[in-house]
Amino acid sequence: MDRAANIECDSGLGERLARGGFRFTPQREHVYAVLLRKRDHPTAEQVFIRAKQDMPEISMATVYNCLDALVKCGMARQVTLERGAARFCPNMREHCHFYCDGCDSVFDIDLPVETGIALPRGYRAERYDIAIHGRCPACATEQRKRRETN
Amino acid sequence: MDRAANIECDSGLGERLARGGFRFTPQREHVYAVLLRKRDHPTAEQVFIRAKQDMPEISMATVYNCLDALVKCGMARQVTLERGAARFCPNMREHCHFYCDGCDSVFDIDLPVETGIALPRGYRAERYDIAIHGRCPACATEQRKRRETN
DNA sequence: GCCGGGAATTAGAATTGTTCCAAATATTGA
DNA sequence: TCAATATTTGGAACAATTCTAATTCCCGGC
Repeated sequence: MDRAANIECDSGLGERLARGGFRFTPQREHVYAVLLRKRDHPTAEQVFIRAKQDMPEISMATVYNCLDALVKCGMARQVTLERGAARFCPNMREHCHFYCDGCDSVFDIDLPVETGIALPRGYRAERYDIAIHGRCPACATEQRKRRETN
Repeated sequence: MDRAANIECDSGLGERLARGGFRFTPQREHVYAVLLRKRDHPTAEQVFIRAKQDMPEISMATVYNCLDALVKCGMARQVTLERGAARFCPNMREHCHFYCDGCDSVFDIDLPVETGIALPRGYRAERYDIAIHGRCPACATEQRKRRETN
């Protein structure tokens, strides 16, 4: 692939990868584009399926490798809600996740200021991981309806 | 096992199990006792190893079944921090978890009041899952020392 | 421009954590 | 006590992820 073209459309990805000691490859660029295109917190397998549409040769191992590189260089976050497959999210703003127990979907929720959680002496916090479990609007409505008919 | 003896020392466990539609069995009582004895957020496998010391016949499948029953009837919580094995915790107070990235240990942190996170219209929150990643006192000290010597 | 070393990719095997299964056993209510 | 039902057990099956070894690719030095 033409290197100049990559640099044009990478919008900082190449630099971030390099700073993390990673190389800028077509696969990494593409996996990142897949994450950006549909921000529904896909699993590695979903990323794999989507990535294959435009890059049929890509392998699952590469998807894991790319996602790992993206997470390590600060271009994506790995989100672990519940058990099962990890999900990935290219939103690097401070935010937390709303997980709908009805339909398994995930929504980004902007974080206000707060986090006034007092840690015992000596503990050093580096990152807050906040997940809110509940029902999204569609599932909350459905649940209400079902209760009414019963 | 003598049923009367179980009832004597179960301190509410039997009732909670029954309310959840579960039976009170020696295995469930023992797994619960294991959780209470060492509150270091063990994985299912660690619970299995500890449970076997006093109940050598117990199987992994039963440990999973017991932990599941305990979680479902509100006597324990399943904690999912990072990838890998789920951990279990008999602390049912509202609290969050401090996860040490240095030594993988988990500490309960009492939650203040707060949770002033504004959800978009229609979203219904049911449970907050807050994990703080960082360094425990021992690992924070060690990290500081290593920096100084470099 | 060509070469050598290191990183990345690939397919598939291996590993880990968990769930499922069928048979034997235990518990409960009638 | 008996039948119905839940639980336990060991092992098989499964899902998600990591590892491995063989290419292939990329970069800097010549």
